[in-house]
Formats: sequence, C-alpha cells, structure tokens
Amino acid sequence: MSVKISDIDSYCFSEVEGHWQRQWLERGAFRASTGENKPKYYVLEMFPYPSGKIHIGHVRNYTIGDIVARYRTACGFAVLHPIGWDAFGLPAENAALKQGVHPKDWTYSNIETMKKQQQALGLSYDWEREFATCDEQYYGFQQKIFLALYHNGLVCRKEAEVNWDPVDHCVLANEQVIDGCGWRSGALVEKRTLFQWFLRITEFVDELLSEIDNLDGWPDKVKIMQRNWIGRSEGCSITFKTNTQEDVEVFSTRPDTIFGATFLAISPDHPMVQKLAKTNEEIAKFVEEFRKGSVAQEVLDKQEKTGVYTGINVYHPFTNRELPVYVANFVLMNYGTGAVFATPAHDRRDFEFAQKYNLPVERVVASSDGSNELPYVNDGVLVNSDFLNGLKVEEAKNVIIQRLCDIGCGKRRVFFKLMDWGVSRQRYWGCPIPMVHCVKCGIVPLEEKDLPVYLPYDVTFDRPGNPLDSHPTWKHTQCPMCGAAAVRETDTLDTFFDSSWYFLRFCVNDHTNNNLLENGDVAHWMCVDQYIGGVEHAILHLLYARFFSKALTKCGFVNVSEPFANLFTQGMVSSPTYRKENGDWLFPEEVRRNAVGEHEVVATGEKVFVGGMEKMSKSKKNIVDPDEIIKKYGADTLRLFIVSDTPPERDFPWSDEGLEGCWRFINRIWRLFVHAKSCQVGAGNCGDGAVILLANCGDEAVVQLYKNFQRTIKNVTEALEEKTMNRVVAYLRDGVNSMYLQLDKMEIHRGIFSLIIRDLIRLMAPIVPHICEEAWRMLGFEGLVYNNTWPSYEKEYVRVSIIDFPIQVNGKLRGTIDIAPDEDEEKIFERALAVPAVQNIVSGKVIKKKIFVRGKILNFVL
RNA sequence: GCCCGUGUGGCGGAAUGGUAGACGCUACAGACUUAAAAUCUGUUGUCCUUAAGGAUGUGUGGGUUCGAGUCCCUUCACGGGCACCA
Repeated sequence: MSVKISDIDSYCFSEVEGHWQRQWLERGAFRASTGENKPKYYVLEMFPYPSGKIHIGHVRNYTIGDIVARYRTACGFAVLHPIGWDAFGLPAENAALKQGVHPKDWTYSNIETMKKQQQALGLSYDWEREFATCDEQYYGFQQKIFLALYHNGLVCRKEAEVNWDPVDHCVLANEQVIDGCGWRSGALVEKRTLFQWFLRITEFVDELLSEIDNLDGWPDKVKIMQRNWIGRSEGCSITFKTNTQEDVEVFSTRPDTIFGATFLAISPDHPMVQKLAKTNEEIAKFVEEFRKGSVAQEVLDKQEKTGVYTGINVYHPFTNRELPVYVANFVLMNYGTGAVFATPAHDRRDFEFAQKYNLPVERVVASSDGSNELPYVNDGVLVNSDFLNGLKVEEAKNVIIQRLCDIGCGKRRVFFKLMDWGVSRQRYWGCPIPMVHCVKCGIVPLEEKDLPVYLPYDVTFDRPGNPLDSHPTWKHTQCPMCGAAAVRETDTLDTFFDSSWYFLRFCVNDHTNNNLLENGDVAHWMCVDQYIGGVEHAILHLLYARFFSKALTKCGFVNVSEPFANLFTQGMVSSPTYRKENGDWLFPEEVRRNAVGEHEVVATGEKVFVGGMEKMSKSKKNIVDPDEIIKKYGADTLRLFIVSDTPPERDFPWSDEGLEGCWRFINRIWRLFVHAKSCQVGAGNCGDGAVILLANCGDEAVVQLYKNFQRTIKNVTEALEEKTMNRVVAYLRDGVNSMYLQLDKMEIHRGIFSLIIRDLIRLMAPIVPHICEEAWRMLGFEGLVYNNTWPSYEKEYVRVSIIDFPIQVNGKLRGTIDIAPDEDEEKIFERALAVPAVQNIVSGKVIKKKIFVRGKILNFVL
C-alpha cells in the first residue's frame, strides 16, 4: 500500500550526504582515466587562492563546473575535473605580519579547511591530482620553465618604474597605492626605477591578437577586452629635423593632420629630455616633479596637462615652418616613440595643452556636420593641407604616409599597448627566481641540476623589506659559471606566473614525474574543454595563460596553441545591505521589521537604511557562510539554489526565501521517491519497454505524463548544453509538478512511473547528486547514478498530438483552437472562422490575406 | 571620453520573428488539522466590468513586417571594462 505523501518525514540530508561523499571517494568515482576508449573532456574551474574559507562565489563557480563535469561523464566522456590551490601571494605575508603565523603554515592550514568545505559540497574532483603552487614539486618545475624561457630569449631584464614605499622599503602594487600613499605605512609613494625580470609577451603579440578570432567558445565581451588590452594601432613614424644636431622621431595614427601641427610634445622620460635636464634647470625641475607622482592610474587621471618649452624647434617636413618642442607630462615614453606632433584642432589632449600655453590652433579637417567646434576628431575632408586638400581622412592618411616615405622621413608603423610582463616581486612568499648575480660573470642562470631553489622556512618579518634579503645565509651561493661567491636573486615571481600553466600540470597524475610536460598526458587532455571563472580574470590571467601556451610550445614543452576552447564567465553573488544612520553596516540578523513594516535595529530600534543588492563582502556585513547553509539545509539545497532562478553569467541576488524554496523542492522530490518506493516503483519494474507499457496503459493522463516527460528530458538536456542552469531547474520542477498531479496513479501504473522516475533521477543527479544517489539505491538501481548514462528521449513522443493553436486577426490574438499538428489547412480556416471572437470581427468584412504557418499561427488580415 | 552589456509583474527571471510573463519567490484562497506549522491544490501584470468579456502591457520615440520583448534607427537609465595609448 502506498504511503500518504503528507505523512513522509522530511529528508534527512546529513546522513545521506556524508555517506555518498565517502562512497564516491572509496570507489574512486572521480578519478580521471585515460585508458578507456572514450572521448576526453577537461572541465576546469579557476583554482582558488586559499584565503581561509570558501565563500559563496566559490560555491557558484564550483557548482557550475561540477554540473558540467557530471553531465559530461553521464554523456559518456572520460572527464578530467581537477582542483588545486593558487597558494603564493601577499595575503599570506600579511597574515604573518598581523598574526605572527608563518605564511607557509597559514596557507596549508587554509587549504585543509577549504578542501573539507569543497568535499562537503560533493564536488566531483579527482583529488589525486590536487596540488598547491607553493608545493616544492610545483615551483621547482616552474623554475625549470623560467630557465627554459630564459634560454629561448623570452626573459629579459630591464629597468622599470615601480611604486616604492620609502618606509616599508618595498614595492607596492598599483592597488596598494591609495591617494598616492602606501596602504600600510601611509607614506607618500615614490616612483623608482629598478632592474626587474620581464617575460617577453610582446614577442607573441601578433598571435595573441589574431588568434582571438578563433576563440569561438569565448564570450565576446572577454575577446573585446583582450583586443583592447593588446591595443594595436596603425600609423606612421615621422622624423623631424631640429635646430640642433639631433632629430626627433614621433609616432602618429593621424599623419593626415600634419599640416595642422603647431608644436611637438615629448615625454619627460625621453632620452633627449634627460640630456637637456642636465643643463636646463627648469626642465630638470619639471622632470623631477613628474617623477614624484605615483604611477598609479587614478593619480595620473586627475593630473592637469603641463609642460615646459625646451628651447628646441623642429622644421615641418612640407612647409619648413618652425614648431616649438615642449616636454609634456601627457606623453608616455613607453608607447610609440615617446614623442608626438600636436595638432590641437583635432586632438583633445593637444587642444587642452595648446589652450593652456597659448599655442596656435589650426583646423585642417572640415567637419562633416558643418559645425565649427574644436577639437574635431571625426572623419571629414582635409583643408588647408596643400596636396591633401579635398581628401577624406583615410585617403589622406595613405597619401601622406606614401609621401613621407618618398622624402625619406617617414615609415609605416604599428604599435601595441601591450607591454612586456614584469614578473619580479620584492616579496618572500613566492617562487624564487633561479638566477644568481656574480661580480665577475654578471647575471647567471642556475643549472637544472641545482633546482629547485627552495624557499627558506626560517625567515623573519620583523624588519621592513623582503625577508629573503635579510636572511643570514640563503642568498649566498656560488656562481655556476666561475664558482666564485655570488648572490641569489631575492625577488620572487609574480603569482600570475604560477597560474599561467597550472592547467597543464593537472594533466599529469604522477607528482614525481619530472618530465611532466613531455609525456603524452598533456597532449591527451589539452586543451581545456570548459574553463569557468569570474570575469575579473578576463584580461591578465587569461592573456598570460594564452601566452604561456605559446611560449612553452616554443620551448618544446608542449604543443598547445590555445589553452581554453570554451570559456564561461560567471557573475558575482550579491545580497542586500543594511546601514545605520551614521553609515555603519549591519548584519542582516541585526535588522528586523517593526509593526509598521519599517526596518529597524533589533537591539536599539534605530532606523535602518536598506541598501541595494551589493557584492558580498565582509566589510559590508552581507556575506553568507556556505558552511552554515550546508549545516542547515545540506549541500544539495545550496547547489540547487545557487544555479536556480538566475542565469549563471549574471549577478546572482541571494535571498533567504529563495533558498528556503529550494529546500522545499528537495523535500518535494524526496517525498516523491519515498512514495514511489512504497508503490514498488523502481528497478524491478523497468523491465517492459515504454512501447508495451503505453499500449497497455489505458489511462490517457498517464500516457500524456510519460510523453510530456520525454519533453522534459529534451528541454533539460538542451538547457544543460547551453549552460542555462536556471532553465534546467525550471524544467525539472515542471516535470516534478506534473508527476505530483498524477500521484494517485503511481501504484497502478508502476511500470511507466518506474521509467519516468529512473530518468528523473538521472536528470537531476548533476545538480543534486547526493539525494539522487540515495534515491537510486533506495529504488533498487544498480551501481552509482554518477556512472549511469544520460537519458535519451523518444522523438515521436516529444511531438505533441494536440496543439492549442492561436488564431489572430490583424496580428491580434482572438482565440485558440485545438488541432492535430497535421490537420488539413482548409479545415483549420473553417474552424478558426467559427471562433466567436474571430467571427465578431471578421463578419461582413473581406479577408485580404490568410497567413498560415503550420504549427505556429493563423492570421487573418482584413 | 571610448568600447561593451542590460532594461519584461511586487521580486529573480522564461519566451528558434508567431498565444508575453514558463519556473521560482512573495501574497492570497481552498483542502487536511481541535488549532497552528508542514503538506497538497488553486489564484496572483495593470485597468474597466457583477459577470461574460474587453482594453492595455516588455525603459522612450520612430521604422521594417500579416505579426516585434526579439530585427533596424533614435533617445534615456543602469551596470561593466578601458582610459593622457598619439
């Protein structure tokens, strides 16, 4: 006898989830294997920084990845789904300073905590491949990569400007400079030039740019951002003769405006200015002022344009007119040639500068809309420009460049915004750079046999600067070339270096394999079929990873041109914020609604200001702790909720009510399974095929239920392919709802219900795997649902036998009629005209046209 | 400033150019219960109407089309990225 659905106890997830998590591990369910004759599929979520605890954004990221991994497994792929830790970096050192913990201990203890949290989510990771970038194995091999890059000419050492904190004696990242001051010391940050290590990413600039076009599986948004970052611009360089010995070379993308040039502007960092500064006090002072400013962008932005006349003039190549040369703070040395010719009439910056210093403004492009406003930067026809007059901008560019080439003072040039990647960090907690400084031999790379250079554990953070520098012994070594005493490089590598190749390391299961990039595993698994992460990595990480694939291919480690075939960028998780009148943030539990429905502080009754949905952050006190949710509702509920309702690429507004709704749904399916068991629905009654069962059924509603469920399978599968998980959940709910409407028939038609429920479990398993494993076992099915196949559907059942067919008059809906899909056209017209609402409008009028689209619509045009 | 993206009920959001609002949340009602909770079943864009029914409706204004949330142009608002890049 079947049980009453309302009598079924609520789902006891705490026992079930732990049980299946252990089962998966014990059975090695998630171990990636290369042996089977299956197509491979590599799913990867961007590996986390071990900051302490998993946050809800991680949960979203991992859940999406896990659903993809489990779905692909069910579809018959051999899936690689690994996880690791991006474990070097500044926060560990900050923790050392604040709490007196060693960065290494802090990091590994965080990893332990977070790993437990991931396991509590039931994620299908192959834990045997786990590693942290601060593992000696990992960074040791990374040093080998660094040497290979060095020997292939992809590493160089140059001077570069950095933010220098004069109190802490350290280099600051741009984000650590706040209003021109160091974030920790509060000291005024200086610009300093230091010798640093660079990776020559610009070597690959053409491929990095052009191959973006091949990344069909990437969001357009990310591709556009990368293109802009690389920033290709075409133009020409022009050499101006000066009234001194030296010529000046400028770069311009608007050489067509050269007849409007009224002065030249050169960067304070330009070699010519450096020289002038030695004899000219005014220039020297200007350069010094310029140097003082931070290199942080936000400071630069607010800066007014200023400059100093150099006393030098140049000669216009065509008019021979003399133009003054200014040192100007708005000209960058690291782009183009560090000098520009200025045409104030057609460039905003030049215009601003000319206004300030009273320099002439001369129009050479007529506006296409007839306005006289300057500066005018759009297309138009050239005027006052000698042989260019009458030409459009693009034509004029070509003519002038040709002319400049002919007279020998111009060249067609292409410049990029992308610059070489500085990887030196004056920090302890990072990968040591395997180089030494020898007094005799200069800079010498270590030999492979001397690797790895271990990071010493016994360091202190009690004095400013890099602990590696102040370590008593570590940096002292011998020169690999001459054997004399030498000093190790004490800079460590940027952590973006660590994350630029970790996806290759995952391909190899053997941690002791020293040739890990040379065996067949990388070739087997690469490229990553689905990469998932936050859009905040759209530029740097993804660009560096692309560069590494190309660079390591050049070095002969791998043969991968693009690492990520498909990229998915998920949105942030946000939640409501509350503040007191004085601006202090409040935790949600500190707020309640009073009798009038207004928000107030629980303790004091103060008025509360409800903010909008904002990205979860500790400071705004609007974070949700995944642990607490799992404790209260279980991992399945959390997983379900985090992909419900909102498409994964959009920002996700957290709501406690929505979470509660998912918990109700989990119980709803649980009651369905328990009820099913009591009706003897399950493995034992799946024997007869659907065709026989349907033929003998005799209950149209049940037959329809089965057929509709075929549609559910189709919809869920299609939505999963598109990664619109919110739709997946909607279709699943819909399927469950229709089953509830036929609950009382389950016992009689247990055969048909067995087929439906079996497929329902398989459909839901990627999202809520624990409850599905439990139901799978409870209903007598063999093995793990994880290893089961993805359900297929019968195409003929998906076709609906009766359509609720819409009838329009003049494009306006006037009624519907029930028809068979292949109903005769004339008959449909007849029946459509019989619809009262249609009749009322049509009667007495002439039907000019009938638009009939089979399966879609009928429209009478009057 | 430049480049993207997004605007649909009270809310999150569905909708190959073809019945707008699937599914969920909220709210309301009915059943069950001594009662409440839970559960099950409904209703829920707005306006008019006792009702049947009608009108209206996807940020704004226009266009293409038999038919537009969807395509094109205009404009506004919000969000994101880049930003002295010559």
